Amino acid sequence: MPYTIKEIQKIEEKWQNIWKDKEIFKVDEILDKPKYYCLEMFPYPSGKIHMGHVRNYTIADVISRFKMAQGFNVLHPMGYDAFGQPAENAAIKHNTDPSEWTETCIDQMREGLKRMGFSYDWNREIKTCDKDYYKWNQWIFIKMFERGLAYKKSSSVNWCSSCETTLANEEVINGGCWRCKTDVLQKDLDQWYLKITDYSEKLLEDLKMLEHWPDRVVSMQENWIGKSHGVEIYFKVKETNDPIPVFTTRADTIFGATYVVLAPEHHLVDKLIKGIDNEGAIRKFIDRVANQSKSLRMSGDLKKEGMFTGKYAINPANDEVVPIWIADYVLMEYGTGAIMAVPTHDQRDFLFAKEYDLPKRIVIKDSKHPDMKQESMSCAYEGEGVLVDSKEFDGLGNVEAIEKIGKWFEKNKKGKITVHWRLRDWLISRQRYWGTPIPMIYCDTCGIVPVPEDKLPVELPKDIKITGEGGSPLEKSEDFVKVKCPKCSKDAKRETDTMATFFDSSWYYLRYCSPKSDKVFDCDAAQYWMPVDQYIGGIEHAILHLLYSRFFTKFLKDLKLIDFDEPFIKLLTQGMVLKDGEVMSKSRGNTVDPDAVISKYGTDSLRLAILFAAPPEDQLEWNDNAVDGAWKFLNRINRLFEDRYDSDSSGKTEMDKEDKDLNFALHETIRKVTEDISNHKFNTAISSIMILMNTVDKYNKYADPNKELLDNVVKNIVLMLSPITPHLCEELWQKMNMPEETITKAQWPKYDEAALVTDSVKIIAQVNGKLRDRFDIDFDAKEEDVKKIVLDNENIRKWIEGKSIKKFIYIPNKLVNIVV
RNA sequence: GGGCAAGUGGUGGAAUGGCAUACACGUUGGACUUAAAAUCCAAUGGCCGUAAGGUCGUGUGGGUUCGACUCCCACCUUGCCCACCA
Repeated sequence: MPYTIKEIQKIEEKWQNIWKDKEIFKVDEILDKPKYYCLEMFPYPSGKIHMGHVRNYTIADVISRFKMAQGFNVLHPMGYDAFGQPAENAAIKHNTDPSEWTETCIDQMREGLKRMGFSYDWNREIKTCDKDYYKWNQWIFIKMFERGLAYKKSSSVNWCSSCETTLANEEVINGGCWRCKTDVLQKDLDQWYLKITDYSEKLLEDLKMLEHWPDRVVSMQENWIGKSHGVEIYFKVKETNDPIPVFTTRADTIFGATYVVLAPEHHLVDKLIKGIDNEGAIRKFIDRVANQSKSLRMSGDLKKEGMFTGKYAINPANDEVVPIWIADYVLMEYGTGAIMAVPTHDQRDFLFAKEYDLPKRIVIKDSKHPDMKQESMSCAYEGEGVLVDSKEFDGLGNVEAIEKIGKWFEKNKKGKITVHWRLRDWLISRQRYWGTPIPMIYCDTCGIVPVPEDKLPVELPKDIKITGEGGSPLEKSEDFVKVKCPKCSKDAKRETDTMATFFDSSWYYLRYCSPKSDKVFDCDAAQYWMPVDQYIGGIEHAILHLLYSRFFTKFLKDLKLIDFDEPFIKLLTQGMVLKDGEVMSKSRGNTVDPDAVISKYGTDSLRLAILFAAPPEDQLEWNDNAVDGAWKFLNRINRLFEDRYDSDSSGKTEMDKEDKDLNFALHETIRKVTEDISNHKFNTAISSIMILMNTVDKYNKYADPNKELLDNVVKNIVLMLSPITPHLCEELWQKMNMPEETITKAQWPKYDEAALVTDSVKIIAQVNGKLRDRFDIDFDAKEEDVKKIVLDNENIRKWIEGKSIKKFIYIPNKLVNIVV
């Protein structure tokens, strides 16, 4: 009898309770068992779980359960990235406490996760807003401070006027706030930074170790770190002798430099323009650029603007005198904030020179266009070639010249070979309430003093009304701000900024190893579980979260708390869930509520449908029909299970041809499903099981049934499906009276090599590459025997009659191809 | 502008040098039923053909190969990421 939805829901609830009561998924460090750490990116608790969570966590659950069945001691934890702005916004809107709002959301989310039947060790649940967690944020921060990796700097920061907070460079997307898309302004503030740039080289180098990461994530990180090799060349101001170092990756074009450009914010600008005729106009220009919102300044094809300073620079390569300009296309944040301009061989310089009628000089000749003239160029030539007009370097290939000229500069002390990075230090200060307080104290006598370890955590004060207006909310609590200096005991002030939440999520995977430890984490537990064997999450975290986590791991290794370099061995980035071609989101109003699907079809159907619909890395177009299909399939399994006793027991002692074929299909399926799940190809694993079931149906129709064999087939189907649809499989397993208390304790099936040995094999026959017939031949048959069979065949003769055979290709056990 | 990924039936997708469209959804027809649902059976890329069968066909154009959805070159389209990075 097919199940009703009520019965399915009862079954699902029953097994979820059994797993909980028997603590099936509770794990400890068992030294004589191989460990496996399966981790998914923990959610921000915004309320109910959505389809993206369902997909992410179902993939992780299948991997975890599969590894358990294969005999691994599997750590599979869950927690909440609970600090952050939405809680604060909700608090303002509903006039509540952010912690209350967050706890409510966490409870809702936990309930949703439990309903999915995921195999979490709930004893290890963590919330980053617990003081037992954020205490260790503060501890890590102080360790960084002690080693000079956390420092304070007054600087122009990205400021979102809508969220009233500073943003990291990484949080500025196309010049707008990553959250609300408001144009980001520049504002000067005293801010805490983490010196991630100290680890640039290691963060780049160790990417090579990450063979099991998607290529595109590795290349995104590479681009973000942005190492470029070049030469810093020391130009000088002719009038004052002030040095102007410029950075270039194209030292080969130095003899084509016809002017120098400074960023508007460059420190020399003030001195250069003081007292000159058009000083006022230049200052106006600089102000205008400074106030230009980043989104405008960065929007691609903006016309380059600049002004002449009236001063000149000396090119150290040939002592030539060139004009010094100020222009908006040179950025203070990169390189030295000054460039040498080579209009003939750099497109940006070319456009600028054209606009302001500056001179050009060709110094690289392209062999394909030997008569290239600087007067008639329509764009810069950025390709390879041979140097001309470059003194003793004439005739060199430009690639070779980059190295030789760099060395010449070093030898003559007119420059140095150097490296520049795109990666910048990480701004972590937030003028927000709902985050980890930065554990620092300002004392007029002692300066900046960290809170002593035994005084941690610095707890978030509760007496603050969050209004969302201006400045840091913590400043409003007098009890919080007023403090005695830990060194001299005089009156002092607390830091009122909180940490960016990316700090919280940069080490949570270590806390899971020993969530209740009274240290940052237990080193033995971390040593046992880490690194994470499989990490699963969205591509949107490809840069920030993963880079910061890698940075923290390297730092903690330097503290000698751990002894590995990389936290995540394998990474799977699952695709987004779409509806009608668009990403599912609340703002678009195209979400499908997992709860509604579960109420109609049950958890197992939802899990099966989402895995079968697409490979995990691909985008998934949501379709309600898919769950309907999954539901039908589960009932088909149940029917198959019940039907196997219907046939009369034949008391067979030996396997006949049909039995052997079915047995072959069974073992071939075990082989294929094991391989597919190992490679995260869940969709084809499921289709293989479907094919096996179709085979059983045919067998039941035509063959003299072998009850023992059928039992074995059904048992293995249930085992293979158990990571995917665990509830129904538990139910059937129990009905089969198997020895294990639950199917989670059963071993993953192994295929029998002997069952896969066949004496005959089907091959195809092609004539000129076109399929003409199929043959059953002996396994590993000799070429001459096959040739005879094929050439004697009527169907084949039809195609080769009267033509001469040029070639006879034979691929054993696969095909023959006759070329005529 | 740069980098990466992808493009296959009505739909989701399978095949990574060797039978294109597995598996599933949907659709159509049939069985069962008073009826419906469920279930079962059959058909399901285009064109020609009563059929057997033939022929074309994996974004476009070329190439390599006995053989190409798969490898190489060029182009088109879509998506994602980066973007005045010297």
